[in-house]
Parts: sequence; structure tokens; C-alpha cells
Amino acid sequence: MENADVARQLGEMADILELTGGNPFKVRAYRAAAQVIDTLPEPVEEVWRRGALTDLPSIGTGIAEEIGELLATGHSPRHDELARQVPLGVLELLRLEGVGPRTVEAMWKQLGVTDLDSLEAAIADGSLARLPRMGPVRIRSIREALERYRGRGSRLPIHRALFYAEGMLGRLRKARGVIRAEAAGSLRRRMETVGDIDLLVCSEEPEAVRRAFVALPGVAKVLATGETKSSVRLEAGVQVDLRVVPPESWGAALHYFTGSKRHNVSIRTRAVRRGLKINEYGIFDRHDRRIGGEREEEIFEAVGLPWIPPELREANGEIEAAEAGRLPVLVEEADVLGDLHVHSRASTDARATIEKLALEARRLGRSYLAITDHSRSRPLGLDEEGVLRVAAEARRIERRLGGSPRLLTGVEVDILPDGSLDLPLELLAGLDWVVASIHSRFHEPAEETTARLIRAIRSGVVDLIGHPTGRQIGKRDPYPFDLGAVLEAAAACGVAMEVNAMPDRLDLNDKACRLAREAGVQVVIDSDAHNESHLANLRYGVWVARRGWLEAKDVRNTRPPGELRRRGRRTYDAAEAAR
DNA sequence: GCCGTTTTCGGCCCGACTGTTTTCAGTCG
Repeated sequence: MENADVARQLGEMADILELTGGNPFKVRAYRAAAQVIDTLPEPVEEVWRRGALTDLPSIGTGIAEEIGELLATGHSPRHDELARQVPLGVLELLRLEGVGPRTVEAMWKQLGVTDLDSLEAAIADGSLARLPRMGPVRIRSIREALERYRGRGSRLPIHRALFYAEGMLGRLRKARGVIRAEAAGSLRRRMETVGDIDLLVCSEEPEAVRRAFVALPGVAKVLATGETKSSVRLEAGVQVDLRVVPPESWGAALHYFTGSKRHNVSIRTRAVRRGLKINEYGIFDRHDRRIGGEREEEIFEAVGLPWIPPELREANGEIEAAEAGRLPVLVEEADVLGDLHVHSRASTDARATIEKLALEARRLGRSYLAITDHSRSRPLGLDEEGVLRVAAEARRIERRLGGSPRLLTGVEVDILPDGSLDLPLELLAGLDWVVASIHSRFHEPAEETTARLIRAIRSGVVDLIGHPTGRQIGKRDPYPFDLGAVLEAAAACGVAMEVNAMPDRLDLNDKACRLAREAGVQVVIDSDAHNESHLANLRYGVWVARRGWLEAKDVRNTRPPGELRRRGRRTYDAAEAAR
């Protein structure tokens, strides 16, 4: 049972308790536990095996027992008992925007609405209007929420969210009365996908800002608009929330709206213990006198902590690390010197010439580039001769450009189903840089894929495992395999793991980065560029690495070209070569 | 149900906005 399954069951228990009028603090406890499990950077099963569940925040003896039952037997009696009290479809009604537990409870108990279909019927036949406080505006908004839910796409990938956010911020910064404007929320924490976009504006003229905001191009509908808070939906379907605060509250508001919720609760609880109150308007002493809040740093200072980078604010140990003076110095884009996974038009799915790629890399300030086209098992991929031809061309272009950037010869070689590589080891051993990736047979049993990856790692000619989990966000789940075992092999062989910065891959993800670091495995943040514009995507990979607590020393391509290789220099397993 | 430098009981973050009300419940973040 995966972390996500355990988290979902705990979340369902919270929903059911809430619908049946359970203790609201108990509801919150289950919800907090679900969140902890969902964002846990290792399999919950491992924590359970070593008997450490109650060491996790928000997991006490009761919920630890639930989780134990779930992992041991696949279901928990407590969950099943709760589930009998509420029809399954009722829980789904809670997913509708603007529909909460009290509304669902009333629809269910008073009207017999048990799922999306019967809600639709209750709207159509007018019976929904019989509920208290249910006027025509609410009914319309519920109907629209229902339609959106049915036709909804997944969460917005970060690069698209950023595109909208930067466009709006650019205009807001020029609007009357705007002193500062920044993105907050999950976007500022650089999550891989965001549910909505949170913008924060500093101004003494909230009314002018509000008017500018709702008039921004692309706004399809104004959902709410008040003195300090407004929400709109863009034509693209994404919701954007705006908060306007005065300068003296800027730092407090930026912290508050950056979240995460659990991080904020921890900070506030620390503040309460010190006799302080922290809200989005500032820091207040026990006489309600403002003692700070203009700068975000003051929030942390008030609770005795150094400033914590937004990417770490997930209540996953950052507060404890800050307290102990052990916050990581997170890797930055400027630390990354080169890109080690790039395709030229020698790959059938890529377009750019090596020269174009090199010039763009130089413009972006990269000092080296590995040309790693696909090998022969991909359609029209390179055979031995092709690899050598591309390598020779790379050397020629490097000379023509005066050695800036350095061009490393390489290949992205396929890991075949049995774990062997689809080019001769002698050839691979002679290249500057070898990426090995799985591009086929994603549905093998976990043991086989694990063995497949480990055999490639042990080949002695591989520098980097490309997109190690194979997932594509919103499209393809990771193939099943034992990441821990693969990391262990990679650590032993000095092979790096990729953080593929393609925004639909981001593979490894943040949690896996943290595991890699703990396993002593370096990552390489690279673009997997298929045209020159992709080279700029590196920043998305850097954000993933930062969310995974990685420092520059954990990222191999923060090193100059001469220090990239860790595998035995030009050595490889002779037995493998003979196969 | 969780948690603890006000601890094993008694708290648990809290303010903004909307729609439906004529004072506020519900939802959201």
C-alpha cells in the first residue's frame, strides 16, 4: 500500500467524521495525519516496520494503529465502520468548490442526495432550494461547480502557473498605488503543480488595486471581491486569489500566504508559546501592540528562527532544522554550471543543431553541454557509427566556438528489458558522458524493473540514470520499482540520478531527491532539451532539488567538466562486455 | 485524535467574504 493510499483513507475518515458531526478537532487530527503521510519522503511502510510511526508529527498511538492495520491487512476496521455510515458518493460532493460539510450533510440527510448525479437531479427538480440559506445564487454556483468538477483537468503545472502569474504581476506592478507585488502560496513554494495562484500586493490604496486586478486581461469571472481580498477565474480555468496589505504588514502577509498551512500553524504555535500573536497583519505582543511584520524575516526572528526558504516550508522538519542551525544552503540555478542531457536533431524527436544548442547554452551562461542523443532501440536512434559521427561533430563545433561552451560527447542509451545497454560497452566507455534511461516496458513487476536499473548502474560505463521513475505528470505514473535499492546501488557505483527539468517530468521529484541525498547519491539537474528553448527549463529542476533539500554539493553538475565522472575512469565490467 | 519550556488535561490559528439573512452560518485559505 502506497503513502497516497494510506493518506486517502485517513482523509476519508476525516471527511466522514466531519459529515457525521464528529469532534472537529478529531477531524483536524485525521486530516493533519493524512497530510503528513502524503508528503512523507519515504514509504510509510518502512517507518511502520521500524516502529517509528508515532515519531512522525501528528501521528499518535491511535492513528499509528490505524495505519498499522491498513499496511498489515489492506484495510482498517475503523475506516470500514465509518464508511458504512456514509454513501461513498457523498464524500465526492465535498470536492465541489464552495460546498462544505454542512451543505453536503443537509443535502444528504434532508434531500437524500448521495452522489453527483442525485445532486444534479435535486438542482433540476428544484428540491435543492428547500434547504435553509439556499438561494438562487448559491444554487447556480453549485451547478457551475458541478460542471467544472466533471470537466476538470488536473492541477496546473508550475510552468503554466508561473506564466499566468508573471503576466499578472507585471501589469499589477505598473498599476496605481502598487508598491510591491509577488506570488505567494504553492507557487512561491515551487510545488510541481499548483491548485490556484495566490498573489500578494503591497499598497495603501486597496480599492485601486482591486479595480486593476479584476480588470486584468484574461479574467473570465470575478468570484469574490472585497476591500483586501479578491478572487477571479481566468479564461484558462485557473483561480487567482489576490490579497492587498499595507506596507507594515507585507512581511507577515507574505509569510502567511506562502504557507504551507502546517508550517504556518507550527510557527504560530511557537509564537503563542512566546506570548506573541502572529497573523497576516503582523506580530503582536500580549497587549496586542504591533511589534513587527514589515519584513518576512521578522516573523522568523520573533519565534527565534533563521529565515526558512519557501521551498522548505512544508512542515517536514524545516523548523527543527532551523532551530538546530542545520538548514541546508539550497542549490541555486547559478550554481549549475552545465547541462548534461541534451538532444540534437540526430534524435528523431528533436530539432536543433548542435551549434544552435551550444550558442543558446552560451547565452544562458552554461559552461558545458553534453550532447546525448537517443540510441538505436528508439526509432531511427543512433547506432555505433551514428554516435561516433555526432561525437565528431560536437568536437568540431566546440573548436569552432572557441571551447565555450565545452561540448561533451555522449549518448542517452536505452536500458533494455534485461538491464543491458543497447550499445557496446567499449563504445560507451570511450564517451565523455553516458545517460542511461528506460523507454519501454513500463509495466513489468517491480522486482524486474529494479534489477533492470541496478544492472545498468553496475555496468561501469553509465554516469547518470535518466528520468529514473519514468513518470509524466498528469499522464503516466512512475513505473513500479524499489527506489531505495536502486539508490543504494547508485551510491556504491558513483552513478548519479537525474532531476529531469522538463516540466511534465520533474523526475526525480522532490521527495526522491531527499532520499537520494540521504542515500549519498548525487543528482544531475538537466534539461533533456529537445530544442534550444528547452535549455532554459533548468530552473524547474533546480526548484525540485531545492524542495528536496539539496545543496550545491549534492548536485554533480555544479562541478567543472573535469570533476563530473565518478565511475571508474574508462573501466567497465569485462564480464558484462563479453555478454 | 494529537500534543506538551503554562503536560497527562484541556486546549487545538483565525480573519475575509458571500449569500442569505436582519445578525450570521458556511466556506475558504
